[in-house]
Amino acid sequence: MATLMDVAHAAGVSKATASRALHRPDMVAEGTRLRVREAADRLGFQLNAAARALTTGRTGLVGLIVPTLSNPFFAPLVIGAQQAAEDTESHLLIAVSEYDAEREAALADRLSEQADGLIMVTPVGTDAALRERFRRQPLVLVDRQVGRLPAVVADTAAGLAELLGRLLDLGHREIAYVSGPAGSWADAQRRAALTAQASEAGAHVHVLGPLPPTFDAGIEASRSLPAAATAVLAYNSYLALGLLHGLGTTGRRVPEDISLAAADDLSTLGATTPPVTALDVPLQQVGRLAVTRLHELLDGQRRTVTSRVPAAPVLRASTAPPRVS
Amino acid sequence: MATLMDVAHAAGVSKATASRALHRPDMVAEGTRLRVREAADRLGFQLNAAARALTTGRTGLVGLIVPTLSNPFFAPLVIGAQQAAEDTESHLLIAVSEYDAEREAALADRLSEQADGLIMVTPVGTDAALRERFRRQPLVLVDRQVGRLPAVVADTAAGLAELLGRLLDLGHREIAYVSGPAGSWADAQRRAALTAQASEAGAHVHVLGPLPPTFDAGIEASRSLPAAATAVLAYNSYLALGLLHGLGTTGRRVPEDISLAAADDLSTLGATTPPVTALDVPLQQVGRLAVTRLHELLDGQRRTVTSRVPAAPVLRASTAPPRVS
DNA sequence: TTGTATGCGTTATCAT
DNA sequence: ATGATAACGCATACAA
Repeated sequence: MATLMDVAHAAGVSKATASRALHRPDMVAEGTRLRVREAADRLGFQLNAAARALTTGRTGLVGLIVPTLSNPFFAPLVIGAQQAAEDTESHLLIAVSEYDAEREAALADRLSEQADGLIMVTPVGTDAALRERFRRQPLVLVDRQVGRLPAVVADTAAGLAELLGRLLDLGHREIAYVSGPAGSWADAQRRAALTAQASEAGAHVHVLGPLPPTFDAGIEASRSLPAAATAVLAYNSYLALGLLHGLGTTGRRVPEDISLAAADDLSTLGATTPPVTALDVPLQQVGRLAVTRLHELLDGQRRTVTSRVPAAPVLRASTAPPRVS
Repeated sequence: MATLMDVAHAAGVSKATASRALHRPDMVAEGTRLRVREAADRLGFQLNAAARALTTGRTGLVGLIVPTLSNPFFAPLVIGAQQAAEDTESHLLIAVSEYDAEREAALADRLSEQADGLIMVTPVGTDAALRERFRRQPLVLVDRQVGRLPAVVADTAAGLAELLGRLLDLGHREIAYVSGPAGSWADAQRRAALTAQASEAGAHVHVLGPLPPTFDAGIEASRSLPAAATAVLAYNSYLALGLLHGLGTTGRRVPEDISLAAADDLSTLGATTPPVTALDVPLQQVGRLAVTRLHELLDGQRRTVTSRVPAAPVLRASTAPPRVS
């Protein structure tokens, strides 16, 4: 592989000039810039990332830790992060924690050796550990808020509140919320938002769970819904699909007998019978923003704020006025 | 951050000895090894990856390019690759090509600057381009064979043939195959394997498509199945789910009126009504193997062979003998 | 505008 | 078994 030295030689300039011609175009005469560029192209020159990293102290690598990839929910997050990384000439170093706090910590330790900073979507695990980690390295949290640590969160709580509002408008007063994994930060936010708003409106939210966010758990949940409930909100699409399935097998029709909605929107929700009302969570934007925030952090712009990205309800056929009984 | 020099100083030895104490335990006296280790721990020393890469010529990074993450099908691949990477002290640099050959090439170029080698799962794109890339950098292909390039493939063609065998045993003679994306290497393999085996058994395979591997396309396909077909095989789970749905709405019962099976096995296939017979593709193992192969390549062990991982049918309630009419 | 020289943190070579 | 020292390839402070 050709080195900068080779390029400099071929162009008849010094290493320093060659380096500047490539990275500081305005610090060099137009003519030499062209000659260097030409030589670089001709030799197929590629900058040695390691050497560059050694001098600049930047690797150009962004560490991203997600709990799972088995849930397509996270795909847009990765896509968005990748887009932002491309825009900033950096790359994504990905690791999957499998919802295991210990494993997550180990991965974070290992990634941080190579990456300039970390983006973690870590629904479980303690606040203290994250605080401690932030002390040691640039860190942006996703879908979780810990004190004033930099974070990007999709505001599903607010979105879900809006969704609840629609249900209240339709006339529902007894609503079940099938909650997600134990200890989930996002889930706690949603429960709080829902119960607060319901009591304000003279309605009541029955909380089921915590439950694993799976299809099977949804089926189970469909059997233990409070009899009074005329609508049910699910923590995620899998639970919603399970609920839909479970309700179907026990002869309860959606939405005639009971309305159904989910707090995230996997594409399959639009293709079921009936299509399921859901919350559109702009995770791609969240991913982009997280990378942007991280770079701000690295550049010393101390924007340790939480960015909120709004989530909006997508109304489909699974929600309707309650049965008048 | 403490450097190796600091550690050496603290332990009262030279840089060289400190380095050896950490990486070549057998080249150093037991006593000094302990002192160095202790000093390193005390100072919270972390090896600078860039400096190490600069001298060794190895970054310890493995580039992985996948077509999408929206299909959970690929999740186990990433998990497996990550496991193997952990075992070899390396990391995963991931990029998503979105099934776009041009984008894929650009990503590969960018990743290759930082990674020691690439693992590409690239169902589309030309053989020539891959050959050319392999000339320039260590490369392992996944689920695709190009000449003698190193590759790891899940043998879905053979698995599907086995599945077809079961259907033939059940008495089916007219079988529809709903094929996947145009230009897919794996799909071509499967069509060939199916038609060959069918004609040998005096049966007939009707090929539909190519189709995008989506739920919606599956619904569409359910409307254009040949009337004679008593069983249908789908390129993937999404098509199968769409078919199941589409058949249901048009009043055809599975498996009484028609049998259904898929050539991959997303977990939801086990939870539908009826559960759908499918091919279990051990993608996690494929991921592990791909990383292993890449490391062999990097270590100069020229094992440019194709590794095949068998895929086995999982029989569920969606397949049954054909209706006697 | 351009060149010279130094340092980044590590591994490897060659002595001792 | 250990130490001195030379690379590795690049960016940058300083000189010219």
